[in-house]
Amino acid sequence: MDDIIGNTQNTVAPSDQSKKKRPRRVVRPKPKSTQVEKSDDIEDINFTKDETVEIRASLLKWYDENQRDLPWRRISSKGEDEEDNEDTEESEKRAYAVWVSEVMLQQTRVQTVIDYFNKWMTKWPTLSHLAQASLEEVNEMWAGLGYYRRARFLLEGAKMIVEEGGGFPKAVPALRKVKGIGEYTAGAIASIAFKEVVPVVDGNVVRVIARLKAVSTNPKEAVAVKNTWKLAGQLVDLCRPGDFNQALMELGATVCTPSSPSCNECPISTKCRALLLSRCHDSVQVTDYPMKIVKAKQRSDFAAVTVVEVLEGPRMKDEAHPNSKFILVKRADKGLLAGLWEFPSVLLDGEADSVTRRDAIDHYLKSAFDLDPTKSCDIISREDVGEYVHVFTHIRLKMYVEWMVLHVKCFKKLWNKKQGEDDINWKFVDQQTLSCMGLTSGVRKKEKT
DNA sequence: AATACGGGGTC
DNA sequence: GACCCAGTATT
Repeated sequence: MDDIIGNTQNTVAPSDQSKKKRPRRVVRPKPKSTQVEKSDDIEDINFTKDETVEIRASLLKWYDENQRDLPWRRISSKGEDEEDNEDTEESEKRAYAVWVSEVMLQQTRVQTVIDYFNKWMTKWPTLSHLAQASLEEVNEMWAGLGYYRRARFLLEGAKMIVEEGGGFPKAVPALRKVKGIGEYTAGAIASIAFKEVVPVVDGNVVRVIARLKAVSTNPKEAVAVKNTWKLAGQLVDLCRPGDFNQALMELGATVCTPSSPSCNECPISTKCRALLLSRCHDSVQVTDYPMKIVKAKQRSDFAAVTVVEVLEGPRMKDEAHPNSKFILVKRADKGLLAGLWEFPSVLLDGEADSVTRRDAIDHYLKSAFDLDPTKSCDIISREDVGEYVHVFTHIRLKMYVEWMVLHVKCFKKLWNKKQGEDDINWKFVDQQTLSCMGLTSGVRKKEKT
């Protein structure tokens, strides 16, 4: 059982490439120097058996001594190495915790996830608890974490697994069937929770492997991705796949970092080709790997936002209005920030002056709330409070914010309308409630009174 | 193969 | 301000 590394490609002959049709050795951007020898056909890159053995041992040893104490690592059982006598319930609980943590960790830093994970697990300690939650609850819990689709998938997945009654999926193909579980997350759950010998490839692994092998091609390209998975599959430890995978990622997160790696602290630096090259050539740096990717420029959006503060009682002159309420509107359940609550807002065509913005807002309030701010229907005040820029991955959103204070009798019809109906996509909330909905939090900060 | 999808740390 | 993160689904 010495080498189940699963491939014999270490000795692949150069001529082997000819069987692949893909146009290859096309121009590919290289970092700076061209006189450095490169492993330039990524499909031919492999770890030798010796490298594999040493990397596994060094990395696991390093991990045993240096791993961070993270909440989802505490769930995993200690002494159940004695085979499968662990009861199903315990195993399911661990898988659930790993699942939640892995989904939260998608594109999200460990530090950010910790608090959310603890809160989540307190509220929904097991799969069946989660399966009984509502989307509304789940969204609220997720507020501020980003990529809200993840929360919805988690909920839908929990319902699905519980309904099917077959227990938690254990193998990668079964896990992949669950919405929101992709190749990475499937590998993580299978290896960490169920000890399946499968690799994982995330941003950390891409970087570590690109450096180990000094791969200078675009890591996003399909061929490169495929090869990184292959290499990760060669490395993964057969006895402790979950620990090994976490070790590789943790190395990338704490030692082999994007911009200033601590190579002197790296347990596998002697196996690192990027480091070797950087020592031989002044023109090469470890951080040249992996190749930098140019990102698409984000588009610019503009929105007019209005904070509508509603007073029930008489206005108290120059005082805070502790009993006032605010209108919140629910976004569409598809697309950006799906199903989340925000202040009434309208998308604009572009930059807009104050008049144009108010026109847009007026029109919106009229159609959505049958409220006409142009008639002086007890509007107590209305003022521009500033401009805000919120940056998403792909959008730069400029918000023009105005603040409107008006009396409840401005829209009696709405006030009297029964809340809690399903089709309702807006609500009044008080100041307290407002503090738990994240997101357009930038706007909410304005309210300091 | 490219794009949609958040938010926050870090340099 | 740019980069990038324990990615996935959709186009």
